[in-house]
Amino acid sequence: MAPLWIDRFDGLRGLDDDIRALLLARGRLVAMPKGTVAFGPGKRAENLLLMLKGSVRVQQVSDAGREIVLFRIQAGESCVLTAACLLAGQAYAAEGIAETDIEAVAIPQEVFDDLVARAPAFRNFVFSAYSKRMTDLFFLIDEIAFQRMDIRLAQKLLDLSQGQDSLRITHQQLSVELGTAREVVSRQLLEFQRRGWVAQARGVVMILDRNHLIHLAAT
Amino acid sequence: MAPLWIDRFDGLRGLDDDIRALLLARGRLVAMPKGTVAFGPGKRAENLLLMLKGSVRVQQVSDAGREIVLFRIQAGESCVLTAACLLAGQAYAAEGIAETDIEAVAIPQEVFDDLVARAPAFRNFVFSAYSKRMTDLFFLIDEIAFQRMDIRLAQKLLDLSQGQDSLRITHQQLSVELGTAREVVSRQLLEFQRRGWVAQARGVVMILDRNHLIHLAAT
DNA sequence: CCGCTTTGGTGACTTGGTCACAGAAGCCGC
DNA sequence: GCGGCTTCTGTGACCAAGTCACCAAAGCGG
Repeated sequence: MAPLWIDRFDGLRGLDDDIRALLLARGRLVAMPKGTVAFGPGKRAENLLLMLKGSVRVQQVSDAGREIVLFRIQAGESCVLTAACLLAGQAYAAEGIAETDIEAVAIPQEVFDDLVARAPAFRNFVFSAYSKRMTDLFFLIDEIAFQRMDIRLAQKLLDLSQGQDSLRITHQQLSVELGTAREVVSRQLLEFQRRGWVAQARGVVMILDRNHLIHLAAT
Repeated sequence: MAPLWIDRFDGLRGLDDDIRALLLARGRLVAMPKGTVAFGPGKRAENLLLMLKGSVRVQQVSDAGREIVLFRIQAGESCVLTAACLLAGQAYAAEGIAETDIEAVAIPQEVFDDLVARAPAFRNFVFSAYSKRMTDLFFLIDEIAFQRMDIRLAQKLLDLSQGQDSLRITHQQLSVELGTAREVVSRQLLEFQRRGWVAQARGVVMILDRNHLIHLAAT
């Protein structure tokens, strides 16, 4: 933590010195192991989280027990969702799960409030993050409502693979990513396999022909 | 406008006198006829809108030309979407259409910023509105991804009817509300009709058996 | 009244989701 | 290594929803 964590956030770099000092003084470093439920229904949040390392998967669990991934909070991003529920005192409808070991800085509610009041740059940081999440959600809604599964699966594989050729994930996990049923994922992957675009092993998908996947994803 | 418009907003009533004065002085009353596109892709927004009368339908238009209704802004609510994009300078991904003649108060960006900085109650108002929209969107995603069409249609009919027995809406418009195809709506309504729950005329759906619809919607 | 547009109805077909179940792959204790 | 678990994947049958092509009826404007 010796190198200032504040500088890892694009939106926080321009803050005045006194504001930076306040953040550094009051922000509390927290670490959680992979798999921790960082927040969720029932857990009252009292902090704004700024992610330093790792990523948190935010997903919705429906009454019927079905799940869908809404978005991820990556290092360098903030959990504005928390921020709003924090100020509004509203219950979460989604849960956040650490996908890796994570480190974050927790900003207590009163400090957050104070910063929003005093630092225009911090305000901008918060509202930008909000705006981005909103537009991401709009895009997600569009995809779920109108896009074909094969295209969405190809996109998701490319997205999750991060350029790697091999991807450790089960069909079940992919179905949660896409908000569909496991069988649907299995069938689509089998079709991709028949076409020679991917190969599979238990819990692993290997990308053999990235170009064809990209082509399908762009349809 | 003589009776103070500020008092129509739950979240604004508690403001200090100087803040109220600022809002009243700088807020500009705007009116638009039914059908106006209040905001949308390409239209740069420079105001926070506080709705006084009427309602605005916010919908997403996909590349393929398909549409889906995301939510509505009713009288007494604010368009926080605008607020964020305003501060973040991000382009809209959705458009807002006046469903009735509307009246609103437009708060210029710099006044909005100033208020967020100075008035804790205003901050709370803004973040609450944000939080509500977010959770609404989560709920919508859940519905689109996992809920059956017949149930969603029943819910939508009850929702739009506002207690009235007759509802002026076409199948096409209902399909946009639900993000599905017109044929699907037609078939479902026909089924409701066969069961004696609704009757139809061109551009009109009449609710004959509200109880059965409620029962289905609650499934 | 006539032609045009909007709205709604319909059948055939494809895609996606559900259900039930089976087989294969890893894991663990012994 | 060997049963006995659990987890993961494959599959067929079936139902729900979306797509496509087209038609018919209802309003509308002249």
